[in-house]
Order: sequence, then C-alpha cells, then structure tokens
Amino acid sequence: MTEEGVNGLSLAEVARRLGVTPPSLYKYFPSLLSVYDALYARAARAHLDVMRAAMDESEPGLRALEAGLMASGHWCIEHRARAQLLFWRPVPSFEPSPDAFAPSVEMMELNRKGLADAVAAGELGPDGATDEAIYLVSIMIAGTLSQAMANEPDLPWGDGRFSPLFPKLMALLPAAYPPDGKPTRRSRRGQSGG
Amino acid sequence: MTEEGVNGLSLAEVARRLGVTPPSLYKYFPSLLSVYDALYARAARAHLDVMRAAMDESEPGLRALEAGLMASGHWCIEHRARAQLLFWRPVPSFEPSPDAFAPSVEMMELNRKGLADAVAAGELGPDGATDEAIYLVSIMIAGTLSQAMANEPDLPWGDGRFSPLFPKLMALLPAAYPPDGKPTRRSRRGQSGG
DNA sequence: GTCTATAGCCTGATAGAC
DNA sequence: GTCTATCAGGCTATAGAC
Repeated sequence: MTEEGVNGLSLAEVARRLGVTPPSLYKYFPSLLSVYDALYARAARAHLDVMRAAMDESEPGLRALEAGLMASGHWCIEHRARAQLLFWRPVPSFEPSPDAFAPSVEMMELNRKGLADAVAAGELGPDGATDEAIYLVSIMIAGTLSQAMANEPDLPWGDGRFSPLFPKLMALLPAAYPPDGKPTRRSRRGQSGG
Repeated sequence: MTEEGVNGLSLAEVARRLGVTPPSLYKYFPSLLSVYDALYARAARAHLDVMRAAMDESEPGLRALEAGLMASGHWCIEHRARAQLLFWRPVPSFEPSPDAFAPSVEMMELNRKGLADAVAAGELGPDGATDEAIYLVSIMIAGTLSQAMANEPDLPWGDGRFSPLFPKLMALLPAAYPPDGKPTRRSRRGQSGG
C-alpha cells in the first residue's frame, strides 16, 4: 500500500512477499476485501491505543486533547498508508465492518471527553463541548495531516511546514469558544490586561 | 474516477464510454499517464479561474481570501475526483508536468496576495503576510475539504457538518495574527494574568 | 496447509489493414 | 482516424492433488 497506493494492494503481491502462492492466502482470508477489513481493524485499534495513552499521560482538558491529537498525527505520518485507509476513502468498494469500525467511534468519544474536560476546567466556554467544537478540532488535525501527507510525504511529524503549526491551531480554540462566554471574534482587549 | 477511485481510471473504460476501441485513444494520448496529466492541467486551470473570479468580486483582504477559498471548496466538492487528483496524491506513479502544475503555483500566489492585502488593510498584524500564515490558511481549507469529502461525500458545499465551519475558522485568523501587534492571546502574560 | 493448474476476467500498449 | 487482432502481463478466485 505504501509503494503503490492503498488501492494497489494485491493478494498476488502479498503472497509473493510472503514467499507463498496466492491460493494459500485463501486459507486465512476469504477475499481481498476481507484483508482490507483486517488491516483496517488492526490499524484503528493501534491508532486508538496510541491516542488514548497520550491523553492519559496529560492533565485532562486542552493539554490532554492536544497531546492525544499530536500522538494521532505522529502515528498517521509514521503509518501513512494505514492512516489513509482509516481516514480517507481510497478504496471505493471497501467499507469497514462494524467490528473494524468500533475503535473509530471510541476515538470520537476521546475527543468529546477532552473538550468536555476543557470546559469543566474553565479553559473553554460552554460551547466548547458541542458537536460543532468536535468537528472544528477534527478539521484542524485532518487539515494538518492531509497537507503534511500530500506535500511532505517523507518528513516525520514535527518537521516540515505543516505539522509544527498544529499547536498554533489548537491555541485558537479559546478564541473560538471564549471561557468568559463573550462572543467569538477577538473578544475585546481583555485577557492580557493584568 | 468518481466511481472507481482516481486510481481506477482505465483507457479501456474511457474508450468504452466514448464508443470507440482502446487503440483509437492512442491517436490522442501517448499513454495513460498523459491522460492523467491532461486531466490535471484542465482541472487546475478550471479551479484557478473559479477561485480568482470569486476573489475579484470581493474587496481585497480577508473578505476576498475567504470568498476565494469558499469558491475553491465549492469547486472541489462539486468535482471530487478531480480535486483529489489535484490535491492528494492518489496515483503514486503520476506526477504532473511543469505545464500542468503552473496554475497550482499561481493559486498559492492568490492566497499570498489575499493575506498581504489583509495586512495592508489592517485586518491582520504583519505576521499575517508570512509563509506560516499561508500554510495555516491552507490547513484550514484542506481540513474542511478532507473531512467533508471523507465523511459526507454526497453533500454539496455549504451543507453538512464541516463546510459551514470554514468561515468560523477564517474568523480566527485575527486572533492568530492580531492587527495591533499584540502577541497571540494567552501566549505572553499567560492565562493567570487577566 | 501448501502446492499446481486453470478459469475468467482485466489492463496498457502495438502492428497493421482499411 | 478508426478498426481487428494480438501480445504480454496483471489480477481474484476456485478445484483438487498431496
């Protein structure tokens, strides 16, 4: 998948690299799509574990949320092809089974919890715990990743022009959902007047 | 490309739908990759024209920039497969020729000009005209698009959970590059200062 | 659980008649 | 500028021997 595109996975090539013949694979997987499903399931699980571990190591709230998403970005860049399988839809005929998809649902819950904790800690206003805020955050990480993967496919997370900007984006969240409940844009001069 | 993925384009299928036989296509294109290149060139040109027209109709600065990027988003959602060909890299063996790529360079210049105008108009601080700001904006539009395309592939621009959030993201730019030159909120004196 | 053999499809590309 | 015929190869998947 890394070399030929996610779509380029073929059982024949898998067999070739395993040193077996294609029919042997059918003892383990009933079809090519079932191989994609197994890849999806394992990748989703690995990605979720990495993200949760990073969040658990930081204090709940924006710091944990950012740590989790940074770890997510790191994993995605390190496993580009699998990340594409998870988050883009490069194989139109493939849709993950409910079992394989389960970790993805759990991941959304992690984000939701991170935002809710941030609201509870007073880092964000009450709107910071809405679905809209989740979508906003998902746009930020997805944008950083897609730009990094498309334009700097060989650079690790943390290098290059895009991934270092992610913390800067996260730092804008309090401007979008101000803790004092003031309306969005560049809420008055405040904050700095100490 | 829409039906089978960008990678799924085949000369045989093109010929089939044109009502001719595959060898006939070789009178017009020397190879499959040259077909991709022609598709890329036309799409890049069409996308650039749409974006520039939208920017020309708005007053220079943040309004024009947002109008241009909104038009870009609209075009990308309306022409998903072509947008993927332009902005993701779904066909590893294909790289656009310099001629085909030229409009993409011009597009970056449009963004640069939009930000420079915004700084000149006092909408953003001087940092708003840096390369970093361009990358930040590109992350915003790329994130909105990739989330919309991956999760709501059948909804038009303006509908759904993601594309309506793009203006909200653009509205955060003045918080990232404050016009009065003040450092980004809560970056200097810290959150305890206020 | 591996293999050979094969069916039945697809592809990109070329040669050469008309 | 279209066609027929063809090459040379790819692929998924199955049947059945060992």
